[in-house]
Amino acid sequence: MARKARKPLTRDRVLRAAMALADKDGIEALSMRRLGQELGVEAMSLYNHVANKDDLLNGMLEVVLHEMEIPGDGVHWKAALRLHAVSAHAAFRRHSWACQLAVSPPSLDRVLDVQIRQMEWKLARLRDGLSDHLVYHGLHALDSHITGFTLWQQSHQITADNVGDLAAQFLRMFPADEYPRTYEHVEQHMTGFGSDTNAFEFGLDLILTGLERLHEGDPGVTVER
Amino acid sequence: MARKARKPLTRDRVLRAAMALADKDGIEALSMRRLGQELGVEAMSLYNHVANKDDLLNGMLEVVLHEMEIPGDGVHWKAALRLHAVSAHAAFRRHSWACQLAVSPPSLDRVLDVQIRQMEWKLARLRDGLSDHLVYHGLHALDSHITGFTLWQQSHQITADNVGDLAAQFLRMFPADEYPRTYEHVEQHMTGFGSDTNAFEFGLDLILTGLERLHEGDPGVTVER
DNA sequence: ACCTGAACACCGTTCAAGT
DNA sequence: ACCTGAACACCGTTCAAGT
Repeated sequence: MARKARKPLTRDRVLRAAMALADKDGIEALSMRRLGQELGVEAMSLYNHVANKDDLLNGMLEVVLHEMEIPGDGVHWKAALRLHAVSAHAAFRRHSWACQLAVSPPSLDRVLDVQIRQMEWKLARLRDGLSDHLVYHGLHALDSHITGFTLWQQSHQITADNVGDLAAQFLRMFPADEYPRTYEHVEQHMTGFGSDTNAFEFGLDLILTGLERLHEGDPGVTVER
Repeated sequence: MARKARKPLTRDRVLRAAMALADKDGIEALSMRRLGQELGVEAMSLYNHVANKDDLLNGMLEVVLHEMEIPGDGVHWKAALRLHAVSAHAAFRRHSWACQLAVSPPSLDRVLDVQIRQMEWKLARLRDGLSDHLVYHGLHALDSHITGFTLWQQSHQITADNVGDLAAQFLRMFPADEYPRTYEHVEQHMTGFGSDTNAFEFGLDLILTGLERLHEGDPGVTVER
C-alpha cells in the first residue's frame, strides 16, 4: 500500500478544503476539528495558517467575491450592472454559505479589499447614468436585492432530504379552501410557472429600470425624497 | 430582605426572556444556560416548556411576525402592501435577530401559521391590482426586499462599540484619491444625505410602482418572461 | 517552523434522580 | 408535574511540549 505523501499545509489549501466542506455539508458542519480531520491533521495545526475561525470564514468569503464578474468599460452602465448582479447571484448560489457570510460578517472590524473595489465600480457605473441622489439610493437597492433575494431564495429552497416532509406538510397546512392563493402559488412553483433564474432578474430589472425612469424625471414613479 | 417570589415558569415567560436577552446582547449571547440563569433556573428546566432550542427560536420569531401590521380591506392594494412592508421592516429593526431567523429558519420542516396567513394576505392584495404572472414574481420581489434590505442594512450598521475601529479603518482604506466614489458615498452616509427609513421605502416604491407599470403594459419596462 | 496532547471554558441535550 | 446534577458529545482556542 502506497504511503500517503501529504502535501504541505498552506493557507490556500486550508481555505479550499473549508470551502469544499461547506459546499458539501453546509457551513454548520464546518468546525476546526472536522476541517483538520479532512486535511489529515489535528485541529490545532490549522492555527498555524489561519488566525482563528473568523479569519478562515473571511478568507472563504473573499474567494467567492473574486468569482464575481466585473464587465469592462465598453458595456452600457445598466447592462454592466445587470451582468455583475447576475454573476454575483450565481456565485452565491454555487456556495450557499457565502451570502450569509457577506451579510452578517463574522468580524465587523474587517472590510475586504475586494468589497471596496466592487463598491467603487458599482458607484462609478451608476454615476454614468444617474444623478447623485439616485446613485446613493440605487446602490442600496441593488446591493440589497443581490444579497436579499439570494437569502430569501435559499430559505425557500427545497432540498432533497426535506422534500418529503414538506410535501406532507404542504397538504396538511395549505388546504385549497382555506388558503387558496398560497395553494395556487406553491402549485405554480412546483409546475415551473416561472424559472428560478428569472425570478432574480425580474426584481433586478424592476430596480434598474425604475432608477432609469426616475432619472428621466418620470412623474408617475412616486418616491419620497 | 424580601424573599424573591418567583413567578411560575411558562412557555410565554421563557419566550419573553429569550427575546429580551437577544434584543439586548444579540442572538449569539442566547444560550440555554444563560437564559436559565436570567430566569433564575437551571438550563435543563427550560426543556419542560420548550422542546429544544430550535423550538425556542421558532417561538421567538412567531412573536415578532405577530407584531407586523395587516391593513384592513378598505386600503388600496398598493398602499396596503406598502404599510405592511414598512411595519414588517420596523418589527425586524426592533428585534435585530428576527430577520436572520426568518430567512434561515432553524428547522426547515416547520412553517408557522402566521407566515402562511401573511402570505395569503399578500397574494390576495397583489391580485387586486395585478395579473397572475405579476403576482407570482411580485411576491418574490416584495418579500425579498423586506428581508433582504433589512439584512443588508444590518450588515452596514455601525454600532456604538465598533464606530471607533471603523472610523480609523475608513481613513486607512478609503483614500479619496483611490476610491473617490466610495469615499463620497460613505461621507454621504455620515452627513445624513438620505435618512435610513427612506432607504427602505425607496426600494419598496421601485418595486411596487414597477409592478403597477408592468401591469399597465408599459413597454419601456423590459423584463424577460 | 510546524505539529501535537492536554486542558479550559463553553455549547445543546439526555436521563435518572429528586420533590 | 416540574426541577436538578451529573454526564455525554460536541465547540473554539491556548499553550507548553515535542520534532
